[in-house]
Amino acid sequence: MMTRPQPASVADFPISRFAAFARLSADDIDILAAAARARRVIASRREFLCEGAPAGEPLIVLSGWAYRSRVLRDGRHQIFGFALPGDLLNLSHHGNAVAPAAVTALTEVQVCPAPQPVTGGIAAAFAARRALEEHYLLRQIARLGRMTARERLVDWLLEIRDRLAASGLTFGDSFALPTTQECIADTLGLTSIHVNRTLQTLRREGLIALRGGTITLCDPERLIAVVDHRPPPTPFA
Amino acid sequence: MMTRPQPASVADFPISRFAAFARLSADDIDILAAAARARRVIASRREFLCEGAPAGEPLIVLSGWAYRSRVLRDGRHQIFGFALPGDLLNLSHHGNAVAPAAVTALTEVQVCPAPQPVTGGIAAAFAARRALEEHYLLRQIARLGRMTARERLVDWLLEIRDRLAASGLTFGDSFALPTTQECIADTLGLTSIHVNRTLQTLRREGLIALRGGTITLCDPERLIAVVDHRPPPTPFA
DNA sequence: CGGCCGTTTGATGGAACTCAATCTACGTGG
DNA sequence: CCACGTAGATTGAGTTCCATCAAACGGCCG
Repeated sequence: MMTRPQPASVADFPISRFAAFARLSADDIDILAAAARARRVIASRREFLCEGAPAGEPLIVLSGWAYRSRVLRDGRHQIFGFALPGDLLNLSHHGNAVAPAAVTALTEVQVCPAPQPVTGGIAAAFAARRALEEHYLLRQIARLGRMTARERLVDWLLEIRDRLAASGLTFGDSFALPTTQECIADTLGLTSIHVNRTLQTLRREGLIALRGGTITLCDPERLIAVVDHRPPPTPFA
Repeated sequence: MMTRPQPASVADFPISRFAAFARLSADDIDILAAAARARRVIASRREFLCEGAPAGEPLIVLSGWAYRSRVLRDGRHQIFGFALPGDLLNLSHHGNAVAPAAVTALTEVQVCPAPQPVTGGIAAAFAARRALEEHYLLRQIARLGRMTARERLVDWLLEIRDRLAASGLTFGDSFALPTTQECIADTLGLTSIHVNRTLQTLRREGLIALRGGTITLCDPERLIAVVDHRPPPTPFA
């Protein structure tokens, strides 16, 4: 269980991305790096946090994609958002918290418990992440409430690109997209059939290219023009 | 500015509703009651927090309705949720926070700054409120993404009823509903015309009654059957 | 009284859903 | 190596829910 302490490196990118949201001391970074050594691997497709169950401690996602979702009585399924490397889960943890949504691993996922107690720079980073988390939920509401299928898709793709880029997980305008079309549909409040047709249209227009789990945003300018895209709030604006 | 200290009373219901989310000591309640004396009155229709502006300190809503919203480039309008008496605003406040949404007074609103620093039982209450706030955002996402107009309306009415009831602001199954139908439409991702027709249907079915800004849920049982309604998470379950 | 805001009603159109079937890629076991 | 099964992507036809456009109605206030 105990491994020999290694020099903490900001090159451990999910940690560094998390860390990017506050000015962390060398000690803070050591604490995070130490926490990351206690990583746990979760198999793809596994629902590892259940809605209504006592929410556990806060977790840092080190690699992979997970999603938060809820299922309605009759089987309708809504995905609230994704947790990408550097994101936190169970962020609103407190005394008698129960999980407000299920969390499922979309790919294989590595997580580690966030260091306890939360103090100093790490507390500041927590607060900043909480605010960012809220920003994404509000954006999701605006997408679902007031955008067309085409706009929802483009806005969502731009959000994912920006978030992955912050962890160094993009390659130019390309990035891995491990979601099925049905998964995208459950996120955007559409049917998988309509997601398919909308993606086809974007492809035919030369706005995106899709091959083997990798998407390329061929024309970011025109994509941004499709929606009211604002860059996410930067930590030290 | 300074008023003579009065004995703190839990009968000051918005404070007591806020307080209901953690076990507060007598001192905590005194602190809250003192904070409530510095109340500020905001006129109806006034946008008193602007999206993108530096978010101020956390505020407690003492009376009235406010809503958080965002406007898209082309004028489309989305309301994220309402702040009712006992709710908090600017809850995800931190160092360099900017407001992720505008906040507008729907009715005349009274707010007071939350006591600083946030410690002890009040900190616990803050954490619980944050979790509840997240719960409402997730519910709003599920409504917009996966419910029909009828379901959205009923689910939203039930949510508002429960929240007002927690502050003692309901009278049996009736409560004041100061929103215009357009406001409801902007909340539920519909047009005001369709909100109107859907309300008419619910009326004709004897499920609700609407008179002079007051709504009555005539048949809560059948309303609950319309949607997958779960009671909100209780503080000390 | 007249203008305004919000509600109500009607007619029409379109975006997205449903149902149904085919196609492809991929893994698995005979 | 090929038959088979499955998961996901794709395409087509028909339908529904909700938006749009247009107009009338009611209450309220200056």
